[in-house]
Amino acid sequence: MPPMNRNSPALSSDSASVQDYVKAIYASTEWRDQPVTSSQLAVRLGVANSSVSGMVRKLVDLGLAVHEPYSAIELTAEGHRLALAMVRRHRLLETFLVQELGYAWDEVHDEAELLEHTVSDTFIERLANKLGHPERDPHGDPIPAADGTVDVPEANQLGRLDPGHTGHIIRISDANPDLLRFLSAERISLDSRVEVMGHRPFGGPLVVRIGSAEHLRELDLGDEAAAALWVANDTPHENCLLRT
Amino acid sequence: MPPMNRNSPALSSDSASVQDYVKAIYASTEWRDQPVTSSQLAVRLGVANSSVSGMVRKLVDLGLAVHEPYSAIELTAEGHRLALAMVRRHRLLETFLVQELGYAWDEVHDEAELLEHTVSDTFIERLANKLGHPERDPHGDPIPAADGTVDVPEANQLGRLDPGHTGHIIRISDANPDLLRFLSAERISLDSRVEVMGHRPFGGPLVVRIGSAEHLRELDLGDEAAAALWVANDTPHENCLLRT
DNA sequence: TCCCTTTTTTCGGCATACCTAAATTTACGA
DNA sequence: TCGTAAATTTAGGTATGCCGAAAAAAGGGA
Ligand SMILES: [Mn+2]
Ligand SMILES: [Mn+2]
Ligand SMILES: [Mn+2]
Ligand SMILES: [Mn+2]
Repeated sequence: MPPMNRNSPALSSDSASVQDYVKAIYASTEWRDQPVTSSQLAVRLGVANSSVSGMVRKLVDLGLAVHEPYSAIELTAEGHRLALAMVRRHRLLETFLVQELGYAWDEVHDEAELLEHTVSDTFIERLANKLGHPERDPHGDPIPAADGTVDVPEANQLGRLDPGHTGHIIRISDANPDLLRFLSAERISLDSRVEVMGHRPFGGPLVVRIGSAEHLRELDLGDEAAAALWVANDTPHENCLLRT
Repeated sequence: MPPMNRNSPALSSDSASVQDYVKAIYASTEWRDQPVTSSQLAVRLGVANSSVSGMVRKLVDLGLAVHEPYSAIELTAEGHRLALAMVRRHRLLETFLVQELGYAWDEVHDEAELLEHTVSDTFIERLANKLGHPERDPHGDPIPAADGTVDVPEANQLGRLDPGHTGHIIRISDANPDLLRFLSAERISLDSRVEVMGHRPFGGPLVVRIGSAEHLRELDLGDEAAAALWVANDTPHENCLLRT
């Protein structure tokens, strides 16, 4: 009989590792739609494959994940709740570090990765209050509300857009701090306007036009940079109807 | 041959447990002058005696403590440095929670006890900066400077003063949150003026006069409360010379 | 000086979360 | 369909830090 014994608090009582695994499972489907495999998790978490096997068994026992041996790993409703709670913590903490302590956006991820497991629910809610309940973190990632609702905006990786496409950057992957520093140096930031010009020949970099009006400039971006930048379409969609 | 291999960073690379043990050894002599015993440490840390024996061996191996079997435990210079670094972290974090996040002074200890192990040196120094380099925490405990210097003020427990003594409260032990709430309710806080009246007969509570001028009032304090309040003498001493 | 109580240490175990190496299962191309 | 390479799981082992029980040391009173 399964261990139906998780009384809802969701967060407390789970180890930092359990929290990180659940968060990693969630993160791997936040901007894509394929369930994550064991070895993908291992890479993301920097552990051996065998460690993932062991921990996934534990997550299943805890009622946080579902997993048929040799197949992909998914979260239960309970696991999803825990993941969103952790993501909320992480992103609020990053926002705090930037807004209140003067961190640069490439410095906050690692600090938040540890703090997210340590602060209390009270801390997080008081922090959210002080910060004015922000809706996205310094990298544009949406911050789930306390009740577990999130709105993940529609967006595509810059590298996957066709020439001619225009939009603005609504998210920048914070996976690589060096890349974030590069982007800062190039004055690319959240909400920058972009237009895709096309690739330079023979597998060359992507040429984009960044900025608007008199600050507009052209720039070559490597694959990694183009994949880290997520662009929302400028064309109106259901949330933004044109009125005559 | 002893493991002389600690390269000075002092802090990083020590586990949270090591940090807490070292801090506990330091704390037990901050306001008294007797070295701590194994079983006292066990009580303070809430672990079994055998756990202390094991960890003390490890502290000795790390060069953080000195210990002859069956005798008291003391810190090395290195251990003392680590302890002060941890105490600085703890007290800055408590100050932050009260000043920036609106915590009450009875809520901060447990949160700081965890956070102190998780935040980075960078975090602590940026926090100290934001807070304006406070010299004492919400309970009056002195905050060591980044260079490891501390000034522990001269003070006595209220319960040990003779009748007629006057002074002001410069420190309130934060060991018992319930006591802190009681003191708040009685409007006793840091810097309150006190005058010792004497004990009620037959081992009764201590009678003190609290406050100054028109807010002056008389109060009965139990032993635990009287021991938690530390009073600095009103009489001038070397740091506070009278000028004609 | 010699018990006998108290304190402290040692010993064997447990839980977590890793690892490497050896099975096992899956999936794809011949 | 078969065989092999890749992905995954299992097995066995390490490091921490905790526990209870048993052994050893200390020390105070008779
Ligand atoms: Mn984390
Ligand atoms: Mn982020
Ligand atoms: Mn602590
Ligand atoms: Mn304090």
